[in-house]
Amino acid sequence: MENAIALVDCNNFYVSCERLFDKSLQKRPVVVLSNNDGCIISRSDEVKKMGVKMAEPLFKVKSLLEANNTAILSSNLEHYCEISRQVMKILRDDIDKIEVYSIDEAFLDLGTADKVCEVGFQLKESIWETVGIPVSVGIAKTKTIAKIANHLAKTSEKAKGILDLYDSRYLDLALEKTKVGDIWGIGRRISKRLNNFGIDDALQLKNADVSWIRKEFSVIAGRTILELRGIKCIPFELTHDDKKSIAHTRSFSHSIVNYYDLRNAIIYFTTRAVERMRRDGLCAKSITVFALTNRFKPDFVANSITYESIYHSDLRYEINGWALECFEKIFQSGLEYKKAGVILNNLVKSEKMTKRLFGDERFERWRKLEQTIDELNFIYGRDCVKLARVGGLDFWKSSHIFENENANLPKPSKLDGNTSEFRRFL
DNA sequence: TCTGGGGTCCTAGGACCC
DNA sequence: TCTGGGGTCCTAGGACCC
Repeated sequence: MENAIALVDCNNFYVSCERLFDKSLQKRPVVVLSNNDGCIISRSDEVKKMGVKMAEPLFKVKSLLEANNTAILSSNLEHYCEISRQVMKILRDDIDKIEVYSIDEAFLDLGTADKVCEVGFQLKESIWETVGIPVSVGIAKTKTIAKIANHLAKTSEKAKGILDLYDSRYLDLALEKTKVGDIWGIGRRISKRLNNFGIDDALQLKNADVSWIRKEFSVIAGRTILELRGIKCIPFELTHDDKKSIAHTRSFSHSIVNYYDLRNAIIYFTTRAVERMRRDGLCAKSITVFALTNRFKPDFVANSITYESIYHSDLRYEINGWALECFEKIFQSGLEYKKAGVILNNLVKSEKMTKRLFGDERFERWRKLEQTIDELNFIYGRDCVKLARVGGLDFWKSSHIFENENANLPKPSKLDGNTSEFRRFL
């Protein structure tokens, strides 16, 4: 007998979190906004009923929301992460095999236990009573169907938040009700093309010819068909692999035209990305830098470049140097940039690699250097020291940011020794 | 002027996810 | 006027090799 897979998914997660902090939001429609307060990324049921779509730009629906007394909130990711940890802990305490899939959902391997529905119900109750977050549970033989079950559990009145499609005679009915675009792994483009072939719902896709779909679309679409037939193709992943890339990207509230403004943005993005990379003990083999104009305008320009380094590195000054070289290559004057970013690719475990490349003695010096930078960060503040990482002391001294914003700080004579240390490494 | 065939590796870009 | 951010995986096609 096949193991049953459950998908536990928090309802309107960010909104539910906000309602935990502020009870007065319980009775009001609520939306939570994206980073720049540009888009709506979480909606309460009331807002969904108004017809407001996921990722809809706020300006398009602002008057509608206000007319309905909607609470419009900026996001607070740290809080949501904390709530998420509490939810996952409850699942972990009860279930051995759990795969945390995202901040608000987890797959559970329920084994071959009968009464899987009861298990799901208990988990739902326990999360509601302990944390105060409403969740829905979908149960099936495969992850793809569990996703569908979960979606129906959320929307159907009868289901009351739990739907078991493991061995259900309603399976095909459920599939028939599901549009291809709502299937996990079938996005907007593919679903449109499927529609052109007359395939509109999940049942039709399930009965389609696998080899034809594989050839006409992709292996992923073919895999999805098998999953819909109850054949497990997407494995259960108990542990997370190390990240393969780390990105820091932002949209600008105003267009950037000036060379130095964009350059400083790239430096900042790189610093943030490298910080996270080092925190995870990883190093990068390549770096991508991109800068985009407004993608909603017809003369949209996307400039990007990937710089393949000679060897893996987690040396900050090196990576910052590459980022700037990339920037020089893609910057085009006369363009109005609306978004830019830095992506570190091909990440591997850091220490081992560096040790191998440097040898023990050099590695030890390198480690001390990095420690010194951490100390300097502490003394002078991140935003000051990040400039030193880029081009060494010369850049720091010549930087107008340093002069303007941090002029009251003492000049770090301590760094002098370290820049020459930097040079020796080069 | 004619202009192999098969294999590997790499990368940019597409598509998808939450 | 205003349009998110951080990821993963696949694939077509170019470069290169014998």
